[in-house]
Amino acid sequence: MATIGDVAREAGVSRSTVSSVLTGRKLVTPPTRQKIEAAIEKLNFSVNAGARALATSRTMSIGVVVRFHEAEFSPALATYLIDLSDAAREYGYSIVLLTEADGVAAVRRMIAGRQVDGLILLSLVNGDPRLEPIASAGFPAVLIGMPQDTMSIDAVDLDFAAGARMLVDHLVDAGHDHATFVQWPVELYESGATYAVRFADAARQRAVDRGLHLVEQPLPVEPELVRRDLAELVSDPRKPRAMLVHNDTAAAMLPFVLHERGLRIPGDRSVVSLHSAELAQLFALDVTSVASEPLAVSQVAVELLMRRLNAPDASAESRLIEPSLILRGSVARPA
Amino acid sequence: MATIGDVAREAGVSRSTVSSVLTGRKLVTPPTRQKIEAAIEKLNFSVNAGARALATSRTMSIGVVVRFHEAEFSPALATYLIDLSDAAREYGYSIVLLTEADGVAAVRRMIAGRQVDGLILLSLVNGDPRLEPIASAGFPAVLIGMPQDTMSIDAVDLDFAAGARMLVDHLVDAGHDHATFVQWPVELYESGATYAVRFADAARQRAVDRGLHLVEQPLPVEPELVRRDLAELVSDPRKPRAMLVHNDTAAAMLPFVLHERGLRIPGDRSVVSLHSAELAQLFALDVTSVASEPLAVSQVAVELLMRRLNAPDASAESRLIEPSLILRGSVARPA
DNA sequence: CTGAAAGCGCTTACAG
DNA sequence: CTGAAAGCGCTTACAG
Repeated sequence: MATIGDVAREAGVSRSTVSSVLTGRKLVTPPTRQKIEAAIEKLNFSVNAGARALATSRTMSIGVVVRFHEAEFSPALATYLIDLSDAAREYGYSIVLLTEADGVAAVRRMIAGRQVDGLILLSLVNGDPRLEPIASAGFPAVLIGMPQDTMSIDAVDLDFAAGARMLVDHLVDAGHDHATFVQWPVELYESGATYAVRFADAARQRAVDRGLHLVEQPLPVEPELVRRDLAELVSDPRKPRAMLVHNDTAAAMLPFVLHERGLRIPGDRSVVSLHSAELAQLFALDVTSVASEPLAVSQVAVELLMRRLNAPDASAESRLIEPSLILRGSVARPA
Repeated sequence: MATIGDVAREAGVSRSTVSSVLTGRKLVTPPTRQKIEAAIEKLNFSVNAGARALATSRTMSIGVVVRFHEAEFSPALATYLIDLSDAAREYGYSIVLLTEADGVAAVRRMIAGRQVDGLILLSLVNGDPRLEPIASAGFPAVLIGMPQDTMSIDAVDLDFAAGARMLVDHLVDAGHDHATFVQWPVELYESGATYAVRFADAARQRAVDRGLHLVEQPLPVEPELVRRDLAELVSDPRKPRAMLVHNDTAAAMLPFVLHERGLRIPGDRSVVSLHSAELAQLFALDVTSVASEPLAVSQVAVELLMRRLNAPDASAESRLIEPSLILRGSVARPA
């Protein structure tokens, strides 16, 4: 409740001098500074964010636009939110959650009302309608996800294509020439979820290049059906011994399903996967996989936004985070 | 970028008249109102949140203080954040994420700086250090969780004690006189996580009252060890046939572990559980269980905070959400 | 190095 | 019903 005026009075200086030590934009003699700092401490003063925002026309907050896909694995979301918040705080920014169903409306509102200095968008799809208002207003924003057309908006994501290639290579290098590609529900690909599409496209291409025959197996949305389909899949002796998994629910269930049937990894099935870090930790998934790096992605997203805020006219940057392959011995040479 | 002055000029009225239609606190004649609304539309005007906050000393935002326990299941967190954000938006409020490791510091900062109108705290433990600064400042806040001592702060949570009693009753009513109580890691109880403690205390008490012998089985934090312990548990013929589960990782793994051993629910094991809604959905858990109601809890939390903001001196309210038992036929009479 | 003054974009009594 | 004026708590040129 104390204001800058109270602090100034307590310290026996003017309000602008207090402001100088607050912003750090002007040099203040050490004794004066100390008096002011003591007064701040004594009055338990903290600057009023709204007033500062009004004076500087910077809100020091970032809007994070979340939106839901039925078919998506949401636990990863919590991780991104926390990591973004932590990264933003490093720069003195806080995160405002924008969760309304109509993400486009939220984006428009933020741009018109300047309630945030910039936006970070999650759950991107190709042709995402949220991009247009951002692009045409030139509003500072960063995409987490890599749509085919970023409309000159900064973007960052894990390099899902590189990840797919690593996993394909790993299977091929071990001598496999057939593999089941366990996929997300078709709805996710149809929605244009960028990570799913990029992974799948790269996996197919690499498989062709390396002579791996890929049997595509999209899975249903409903978990109980996922389980059923996986069970059928591993029970069918005509199916390949190698499995390339890009589907979090399937990744979590597969070890159980295999174990149920008395099948061992890697003795009976060679498995590689790309799944969310959150899931991996929760279920101690121990297959060779590409790490999803939510922290790195979040940090780069915030960095890119900070750069944009300081240089509104810089040319757009798209950054792919190099994935790394975590070897866990889940791939064996085919018999 | 348009200001209230631009709108006033465009509409040919004064700024205060524009403000009147913006706030809705004064009657404006329909023709004037329409002129103003047209101008707002034309200029794509939206009120500057910071300026309004400064003038009204209301920020229209709520801080949500999240903190992490190693042993906790975080997917539920995303659900709460989304549900809180949606509920807050109904009242025109937005959610600011406060994730720093030192929750107490975050709370103090918010109280001193008035960056938010109120706080909602998640992941509460008994003796939570975040309560003291709130209580002594009389700052509007709501706890999601029910510590033994709420320090006269409004609080809401699922009635975990009632949930535990329902589950115990359900086993007893089916004729069971022994049950394994599959628990969270001991660390969680030791940290004082209020939901874990309340559930366990009530389960024990009800078991005594109804003559159910409860064999307590706390599980490790690490998922792979959880799986190992569960496997041992269900393989041991001396263990009870009935299982009362309060541990999300275990709830997710148990069906697989049982299936692995050729054990059926409810033929071989009767299972009841209280686990997060998020988990239930993700893994299609189909055991009789108490629903965790994150949406209801979030909505009441926001309601309580709104009430508090409008009546700062009202006496504190603690609200328990009545749980409901979802019957899924996972309990049979013992042979 | 420090201070007086203007201004950021709103709202809210208070006159008219 | 409408408008002029003051004020919310800051920051920032600009003087001194």
